[in-house]
Amino acid sequence: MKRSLSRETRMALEPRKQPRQERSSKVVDRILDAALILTREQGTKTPTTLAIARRAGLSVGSVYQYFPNKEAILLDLARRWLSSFPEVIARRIKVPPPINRDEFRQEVRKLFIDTSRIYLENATLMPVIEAISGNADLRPIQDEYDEQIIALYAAWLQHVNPALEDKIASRLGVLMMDVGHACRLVGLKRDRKTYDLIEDDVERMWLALVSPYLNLD
Amino acid sequence: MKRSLSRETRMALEPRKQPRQERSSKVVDRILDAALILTREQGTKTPTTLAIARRAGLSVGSVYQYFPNKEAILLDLARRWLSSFPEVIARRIKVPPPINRDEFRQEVRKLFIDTSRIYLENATLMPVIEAISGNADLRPIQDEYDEQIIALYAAWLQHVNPALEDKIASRLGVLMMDVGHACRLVGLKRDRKTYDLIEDDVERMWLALVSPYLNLD
DNA sequence: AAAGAATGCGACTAATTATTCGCGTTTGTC
DNA sequence: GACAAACGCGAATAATTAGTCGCATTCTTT
Repeated sequence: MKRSLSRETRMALEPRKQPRQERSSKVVDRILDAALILTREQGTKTPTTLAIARRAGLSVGSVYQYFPNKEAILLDLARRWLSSFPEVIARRIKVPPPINRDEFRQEVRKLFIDTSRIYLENATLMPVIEAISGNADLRPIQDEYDEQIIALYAAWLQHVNPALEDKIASRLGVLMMDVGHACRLVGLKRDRKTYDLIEDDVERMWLALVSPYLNLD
Repeated sequence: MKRSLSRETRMALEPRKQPRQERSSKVVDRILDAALILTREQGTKTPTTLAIARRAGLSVGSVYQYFPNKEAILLDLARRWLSSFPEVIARRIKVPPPINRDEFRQEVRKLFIDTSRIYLENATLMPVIEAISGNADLRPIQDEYDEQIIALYAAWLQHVNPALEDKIASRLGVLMMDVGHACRLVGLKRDRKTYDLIEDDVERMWLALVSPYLNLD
């Protein structure tokens, strides 16, 4: 076990090599699929390399052909999710800022709907996201993404209301992110109808959260 | 490592023996203190038995005199926290239900303040609570407590508005708990002033969440 | 079809860590 | 101060798992 080594080198999490032949890119897919299925089956616990290999019908050795370590597999699964947040929020900052209360509300609603879609589209990934949060090695990486997302939420708030202080914007940003995340995780574990009800709940809460600071009362 | 054994027997988590002599009850305290400090130092990662023993100035053997396994130590730390929630909510159900809008709001506020106090009083325990959430073995136990707390939040909602449907009450209960928890964890990691601001934020969100269902608009 | 590159394999290594057990030491009791 | 019970110790055990390496197989190219 060269555990300590990989910890020291601050983890290369990039794929180890690009697949050159067709069979091997199928192998990469099989590994990712297996990791996803196992993570979903086991709740929060991250699957072992052996379990992933067996589930994919491969040997451990093959797994390490394409991934430098176990963490890289989970991270690869999560990457699309992790990166779509910044994209979506950034897009909502590009539009011209609202000029009256009705438009304010509309902007909140749009951001709300866009972020909600990310959750719906990545519903099957949620166990992976939860597993990453619970994994001591991967947590810091997620935290970095979170920082970014918070900063973007804050930037959005200041886009909507340029007079908003940095400190307040960043506090509200954290809460928007965390409240949205917590509630939507609950929603995705229930049926679609309940998810939609919870979405309404979240929207009310978001509005209540930001209203005093965006003069929406 | 009799790991699988302890997993099979579905974990006896009770203290293994009561200290009979004075020195040993001090030892138990030292173990708990060490576990708390280490958990705080290491963020979410649960400390190893060896680390706990060393930090407490003891040998592993001594740790196992009083705790059947590692999990029991963390659970012992968290026990007061885990049990104070049900107590506090239950107490808020015992009072006569509100009869007008102003009293409704007052009741929300009281529950809000009481639950906030639990967080403030147990601020140092929060890393342990987070570690428990991230630990595959302890998570189920916390989930049981959570079920209980959700049921009590739901009961409180129906106490305040007896006409509220079970399903709605339980959905709102989950969200009250999760939103409160997520935001307060954020708050406790910041300074006291920010914590208070976040408390205001949470209160607004709680009110926005339940208002449509308690005729508070 | 032959060579060489890419891929696949899995026994093996080694790190980590939970838990036990038998023995020496301390404490309370008479 | 003698005896038993309680306590404390830590080397040893054993389970789990990440990651490696050299050999075997399959593919691509000519």
